[in-house]
Order: sequence, then C-alpha cells, then structure tokens
Amino acid sequence: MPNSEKTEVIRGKAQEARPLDAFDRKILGELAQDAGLSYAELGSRVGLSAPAVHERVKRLRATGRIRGTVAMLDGPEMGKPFLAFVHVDSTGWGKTKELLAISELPEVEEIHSVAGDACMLLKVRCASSRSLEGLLARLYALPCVKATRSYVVLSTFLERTPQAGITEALEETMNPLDTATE
Amino acid sequence: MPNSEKTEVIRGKAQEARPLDAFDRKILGELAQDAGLSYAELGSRVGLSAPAVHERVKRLRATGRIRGTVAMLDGPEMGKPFLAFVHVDSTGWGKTKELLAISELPEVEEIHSVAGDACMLLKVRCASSRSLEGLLARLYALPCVKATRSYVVLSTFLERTPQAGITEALEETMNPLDTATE
DNA sequence: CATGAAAGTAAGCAGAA
DNA sequence: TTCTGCTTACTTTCATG
Repeated sequence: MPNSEKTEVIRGKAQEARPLDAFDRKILGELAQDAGLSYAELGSRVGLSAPAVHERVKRLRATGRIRGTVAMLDGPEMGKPFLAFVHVDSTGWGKTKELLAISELPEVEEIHSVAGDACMLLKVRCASSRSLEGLLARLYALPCVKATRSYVVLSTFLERTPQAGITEALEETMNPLDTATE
Repeated sequence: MPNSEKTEVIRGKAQEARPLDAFDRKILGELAQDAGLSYAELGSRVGLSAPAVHERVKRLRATGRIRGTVAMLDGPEMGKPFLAFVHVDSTGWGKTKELLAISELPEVEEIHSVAGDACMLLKVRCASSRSLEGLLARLYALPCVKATRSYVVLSTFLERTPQAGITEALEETMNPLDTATE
C-alpha cells in the first residue's frame, strides 16, 4: 500500500492532539513498571487483544508519550553508591556549551534550571566523596559558576520514572478567591 | 541438573562479588539507553555472540545490577508539565508510615533523606501549580513536617537513569594531604 | 542448531461519526 | 457511508535449551 505513508504525512501532528483514554493509561501504567511484558500478557491485563495493544503502544511511542524503554541499573551495584543533588548559583545564563561538557559524564543524571535561590540543579551519582569533589572542581572551573550547595543522599525511599496516573484530589484548593469564582 | 541449585547456594552471594568486566559495562551501557535491542544486535555491538550476551544479561539481572526494564514516559505528554524538587525540614525522624502514604501518589517520583540543611528531598511531577499546592498541603498535614522549600524546574537539559560508566579522572585530587601519602 | 514462543503483518468486521 | 479501531489468522523473527 503505497498510500499509507502519504496519509501519515497529511494527518501531520493531528495524532498528538488525541487525548489518552482509559486503555492508554492502563497500558502506560503497566509499561512504566515493567516494559518486558509480552503484548499478550499486557493485553489480558488491560482487556484488549495482543495486536490491538501492540497498535496502541506503537502510537504511544510515535506520539512521544513513551520516550523509550531502558534498563534500570542499580547505582550501588554499578560502583556508584554516592548520590547527591547539587545546587549551582551561576552568573550569566546557562551556556549550552558548558552544560554539554558535564552532561557527557556518566555520573551526571539530571540537569535542570530552576526557580528559587539556585539557578541550576544537578543530580549526580558517583563512586565516592572523592569523585564528588572532583565533579565540583569541574563545575567551579566553569567561569559562570559562583557557588554550589551539595545535598548528599543518606538513603533513598523511592526512586522511579514518570508515572501515568494523576491524582485529581490534588487539584482541590483552599484558596477562598478560587471558591468565590466557582 | 539437581546440583546446580546447591552449588549456587553454597557459593552464596559469591556472584555478587564478581566485578563487572569490560563486556558487562558495554552491555549495561547499551541497555541503559535502549533495552529494546535484540540479543543479536546487542551482541554485535559489544563483540559477543547472541547466546553469550544473553547469558550475561541473565546474570546481570539475577545479581541485581539490572533492577528491571521500564518504559520512560514523557511528563508533559502525560499531562504533568510541572516538575519540582521539594526540600522538607522535619522534626523527629522519617516515619515510614507517613512516607508510605505520599509515595503512593503517582506525582511523587523520588523520596530521599539527605544531609545538609534539609531532612527530606522529594522529586514531584504534577499537573499544575495548583496540584503542587495540594501536594504541599498534604505534606504540611503530617505532624513531623516543619517547613518546605520548593524549587520549580523551568527547563530540563538532561534526565536519565543511572549509567554504567565511571569517570576515573574524577578521582584525581587536589588535596596536598593525599598526594603526600602517595 | 532446532524448537517453540512471541512480535509483527494482513485482511476482514463492527461500531461511531 | 466513511473512518477508526478491534479481532482472527498468518508470517517471520527471536529467545532459549
């Protein structure tokens, strides 16, 4: 069927607008916990046939809802028992080039720019306090870095990837201004 | 083979002690980026046969180096564009029961206890500033919570799961005390 | 290397716009 | 009717002993 590609192109990003239905949420919920499930098993859990669920997963991947499937490695087992969050006060504005350099380090897992009294926030996992020191040294070597504050993790109670669910109850407000408008 | 189990038991956690070799690191590096690879493809990338690489992956899973394989979901696409890190000052000590309650919320992705001027550090991803407020309200409802500081993420430059690599160069020290002993 | 299971494809059908 | 999406049946690839 030579026309199928064309159809995709014509529809363009229309599929991105399609909201998630209950089936999609259940599928995503399962896959966020275990992406190793067979389509048959996944289908029986959400109440769909294997090809149907396969089709939906393909769509969820294509539209970017699923960014990929990865193996979750264990930090300590990998020889990196030191987890820390580093707040970075910087002058000037987050030069992409400088960030590129440190994002290459396998020790650096997250880099965010944040509002609040810090400009950048890093999540780093490394072998020892020594290597954390080495990483901070690299940071201070950057001209824009003014100060850092490190929060060393003592123990981790929960650590997971983004979940599909939304807690509607959190939208409740205690603000009298809002109740007035409602 | 009825004796294989026995051997395993006798060796006990000996397999955990087995250090990662270069092949293991390469395998883990690939799987941390894409766990959807076939064993054949994985084998050709690291220079091993498919069954060989399969055996290694099985061992890496059994010994806990690989904690599981999950689908990475896109926060904004899931209707949760608000990412924030919340520092919690608490009195008394991290009652597990109370943590259990908030770790059930799909908005909460990480809970750590940290050294530094905060006691707990949360990573939360939610639908709106309103729901972040709702989550803070739940936190303050806990008797041990004294204060919170929230760092709202403006943009994310890097976000990934633990990596296999270790940067040896980070172990370099600038401390004269250490160079003296060496 | 061989077997069996699972992924992926194609064709047909039912329900909703 | 036309379109979207589920199901059954089939092919092919891959995991696994």
